[in-house]
Amino acid sequence: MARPREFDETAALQAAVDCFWQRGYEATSMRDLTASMGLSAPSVYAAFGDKQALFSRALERYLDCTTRDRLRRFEDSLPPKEAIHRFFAEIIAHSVNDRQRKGCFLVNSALEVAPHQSGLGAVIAEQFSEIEAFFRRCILAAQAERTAPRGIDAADTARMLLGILLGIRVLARSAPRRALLEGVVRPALALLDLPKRRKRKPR
Amino acid sequence: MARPREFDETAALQAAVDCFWQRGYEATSMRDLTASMGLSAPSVYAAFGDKQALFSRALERYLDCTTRDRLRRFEDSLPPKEAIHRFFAEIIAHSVNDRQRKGCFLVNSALEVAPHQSGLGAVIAEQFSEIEAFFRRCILAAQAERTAPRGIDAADTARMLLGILLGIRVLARSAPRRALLEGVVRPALALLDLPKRRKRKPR
DNA sequence: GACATTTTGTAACATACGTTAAATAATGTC
DNA sequence: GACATTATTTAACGTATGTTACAAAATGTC
Repeated sequence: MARPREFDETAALQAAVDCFWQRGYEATSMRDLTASMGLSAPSVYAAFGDKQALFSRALERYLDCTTRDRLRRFEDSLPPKEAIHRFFAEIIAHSVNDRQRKGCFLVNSALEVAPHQSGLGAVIAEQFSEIEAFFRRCILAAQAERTAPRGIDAADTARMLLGILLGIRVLARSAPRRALLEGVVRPALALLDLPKRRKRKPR
Repeated sequence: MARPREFDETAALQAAVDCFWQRGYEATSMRDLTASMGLSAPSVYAAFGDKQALFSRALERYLDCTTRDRLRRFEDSLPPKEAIHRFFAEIIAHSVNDRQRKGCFLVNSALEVAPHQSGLGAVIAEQFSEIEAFFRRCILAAQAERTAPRGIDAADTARMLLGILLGIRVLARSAPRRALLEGVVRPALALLDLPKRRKRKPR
């Protein structure tokens, strides 16, 4: 037939993910990319298309391997309320240990790319919806099993948790201090605690 | 003495703010800037220094005229709890009416620039602290005048509001829907409401 | 082993980038 | 009005950008 590929497409794409993740779309040059991917420019263009298409593939891969994977991991194997707690604990741990301050590729892209390329904007908005839905399902499940109060609105509380998640990601890129990030989360998660049993007041 | 400036430095700087605000640092070229400022390149370099210095001046101006001005406006003339409510109402109104989706220049810069230029990173982190302090002062004042419950931790709640603010700014750049943004805020602001008077249960 | 087909390597394309050299023009002071 | 000083204008600097033409190399089929 024809000459076969000599490189691993997945590994090359992952190298592109790391480039775009760290520096963003504009600040990453095709030469940065080809060097990190270990490929020549024509190979990259043949396999992935132009820079925008490569970015699109890179973001899609990130979402699958990192964002969606995280949602699956927690939702599948943990009680719903603990899933939320551990989710934020993992985000904070990553943020504090993120030596190069890459932050979250999704959030970075939401600010840099979403407003200027509508196709990617839709992908990003959809991913936010998926995270919101994850929170909502967890809250509803926790309410059903009586580990979260039934008095809170699951839809709005899920939206609030999404907002807090994104806020943490922003803060972490300029002030990644654990005390701050945990402070942000604490009052929000406290909303999911059952109200204290009212003590009978002795008189 | 010497030949005087022919242009208005403030107006030129404001034009630079608009450029950087809309497109970010990397995607804005010196030619974009000189064209929008109505100046030749040497005039810009003589008045503001190189691109990084100009960006720095632009961000500083934005913080003074927009961010800090907003904090002052609300804190000086409103009861503390209402200041917080109106603050978020204004952010949401701006986000929903932001046709070109410029978002918040501060937040945009926190993601694009803060991790790669430590000087600006410090400026940005400091501005976040000022916002956090604004929320904290409002909460403490509201608690003192009994319009907010004393049971909540002012420091952490202020951090949470900061996180939510930044989250809204991220969401607004890819999914600026009013229902979503208001949903994010509602449970957080509900934390500041006084607990309902417990009705005596008739039996 | 020649053929068709695809990948690879080298080199280059035109353009855009951030920045500055040099000459000209405009001011206040003497 | 000459002088020193600063602003403006024009043009260019060298380099980096995203992308592609072209030839050489590697495969399965006949």
